[in-house]
Amino acid sequence: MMLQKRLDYGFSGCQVPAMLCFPKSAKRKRSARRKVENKQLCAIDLLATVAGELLSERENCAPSPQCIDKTSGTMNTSKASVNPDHLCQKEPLKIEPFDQHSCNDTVLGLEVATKRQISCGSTEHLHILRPKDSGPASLSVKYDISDAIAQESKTLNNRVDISYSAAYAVAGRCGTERNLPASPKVEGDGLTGFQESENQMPGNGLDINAVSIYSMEDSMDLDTKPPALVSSDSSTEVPVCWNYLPSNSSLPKQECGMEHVVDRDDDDNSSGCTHLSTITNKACRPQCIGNHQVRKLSTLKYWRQAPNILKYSHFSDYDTEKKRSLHGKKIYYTRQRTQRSYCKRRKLFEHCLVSTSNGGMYSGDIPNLCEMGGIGVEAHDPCTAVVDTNDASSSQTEQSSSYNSVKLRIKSFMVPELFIEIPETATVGSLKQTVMEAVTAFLQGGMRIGVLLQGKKVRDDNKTLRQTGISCSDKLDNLGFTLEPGPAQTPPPLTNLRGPHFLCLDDAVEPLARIPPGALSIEQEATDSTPQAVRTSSPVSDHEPIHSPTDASSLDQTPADKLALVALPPVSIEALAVVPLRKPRHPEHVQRRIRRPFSVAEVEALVQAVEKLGTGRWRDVKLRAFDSAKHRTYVDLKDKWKTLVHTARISPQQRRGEPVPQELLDRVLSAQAYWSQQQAKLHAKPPAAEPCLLL
DNA sequence: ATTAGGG
DNA sequence: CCCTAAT
Repeated sequence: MMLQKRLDYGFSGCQVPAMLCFPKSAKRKRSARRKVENKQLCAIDLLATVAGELLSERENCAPSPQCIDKTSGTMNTSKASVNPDHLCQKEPLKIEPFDQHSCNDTVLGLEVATKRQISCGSTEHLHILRPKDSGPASLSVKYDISDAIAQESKTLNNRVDISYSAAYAVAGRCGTERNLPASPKVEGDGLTGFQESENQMPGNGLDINAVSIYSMEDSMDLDTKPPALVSSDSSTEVPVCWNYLPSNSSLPKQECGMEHVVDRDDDDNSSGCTHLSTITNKACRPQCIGNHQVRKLSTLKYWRQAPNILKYSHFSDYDTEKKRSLHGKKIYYTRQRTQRSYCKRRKLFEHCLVSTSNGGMYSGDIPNLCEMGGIGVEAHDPCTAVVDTNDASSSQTEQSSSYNSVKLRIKSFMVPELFIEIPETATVGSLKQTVMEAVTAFLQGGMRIGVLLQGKKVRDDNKTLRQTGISCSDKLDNLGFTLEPGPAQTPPPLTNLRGPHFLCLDDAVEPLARIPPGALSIEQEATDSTPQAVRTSSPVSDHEPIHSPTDASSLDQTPADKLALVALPPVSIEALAVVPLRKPRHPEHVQRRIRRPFSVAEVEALVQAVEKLGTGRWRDVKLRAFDSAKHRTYVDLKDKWKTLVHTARISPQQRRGEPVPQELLDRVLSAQAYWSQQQAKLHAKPPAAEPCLLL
């Protein structure tokens, strides 16, 4: 009666286009910036263009391909000079815009880190660090990206098609695309990130392109150490600062728009701005973004992304801002966590330092990223693959005397199936919002990547590509990548792959992905390995996303979350470091569970069970009514009952959240009274047969 | 592992 | 929801 008729939408997997990120330069390192500027421009322009395009397609944001560096006030000129056509895929954006914070580049001293976000769905930010002189990006870039992805990936239950767009795209633009040498990283531990996943989901479904969803998991893992770059060369130790920290105060106000890529150093609140679209400080802020979720996400992201900041005093402001932005009702997922974690994080951030080995410097320029809209994975004949001679870290080279590069192009990631329940009367906008929330929640726990070879999941992370067969061009055609929610676990440290130069941060594993509150539920495709992923019709059934078992079990492994920072020898041109931006987590500080408000249906089930069983048998209540809802513990039920009783006793005006039908509240009071009385009786007398209320 | 309560 | 204490 009180339940509205709902529509269930299920879409399995979303195609997520790769997104580009704008480079952002550090304010404090102007000189450094200058050095890289030239190179950056190219990339930036391209990126800006792309981004602008993507943005332009988004409903609420007027894209402006430029960002301004607030801090420095300098502009990275990025007039969108690049032809958008080169972008990989401009697919219609069907869902929400990605958050502006997504793209940032940081230039530190000599090092520039270019962050590139790979598709929204992935939620991951990858940092690509290149030696300043490395020249045009090349295959190595791609390789690094893939590598990074692989590293981070665990088992994905869903298939993801990945295309490395950004880097690639830029390269193409620059005309260097094909010329770049590939870095040799193929053998040995080199590719560790592959895991098999058994089933894949069909890729059909809703296309959520360019949705930017970030895992909220929290960036909060404060515990974890911030990512650090280490370079072999001790000569230079540079603290890494990601400029994301938003601080309001210092940000200049700019107009949205239009002209530059933002480079703010410390302050950007938003980030880097990112979204081309907007951009004033204000613009960058959450307000600009249409939905709460997005805002929230963005905020979180910042935190996450701004792992290492040494001298930023903006925290307080930022924090405030963050809270403000998160204040909305709908932002329940992480708010608490965020607030709570704040201090810890801050600490962590402060500690992060990056040292470059070799004293190398990395320029953040993204020299040549060019991505064409290739579809799927592009396989290249190994024989023709370029072996990067430059790159070489001797060790790597030695190990695999003959490395053949594997070129991969990931067009998009397939995200897991989502199930959404929404009233028929809901608006399209709310549907979008719901999807956004679902995706957000879905990603909250982090993302992992799975590799599919000819439809089969490649589980052994330790196998080399060669061993796996991925190096074979014919097989590459059938190579796919999947994204799956859940703690990103990292396979063996990248260190092995990259050699000494490569460092991984030690992060704790992220908590499992949680499901969004409300009626929203996300499920991954069930696989044999993931039995949990079963959908139930019961209101209380657990729609929680399932984590791939494999991953979950291997917590001890290096979490994918760990940020892998790679310091490349300045000299090694090809080496690119791809660093997924994730916040590290410490095991001890466990992420707070996502808030998942009880739906009316759940309340109904709870009330019914309590009426029958009483108020002191929460375990039984759980078993009886919420057995399939794994995310509802008996403690949760007990707590919910407590709140229901409270809710029933207060005036309707004081109630918050989804209104609970009065009828149910009346039953709550009735049952509460009844069982309280029974309990009193029991205390007075020896236990007798248990009475049952109503029934 | 549960239950009860405070936070 | 979390955390604790007491079972």
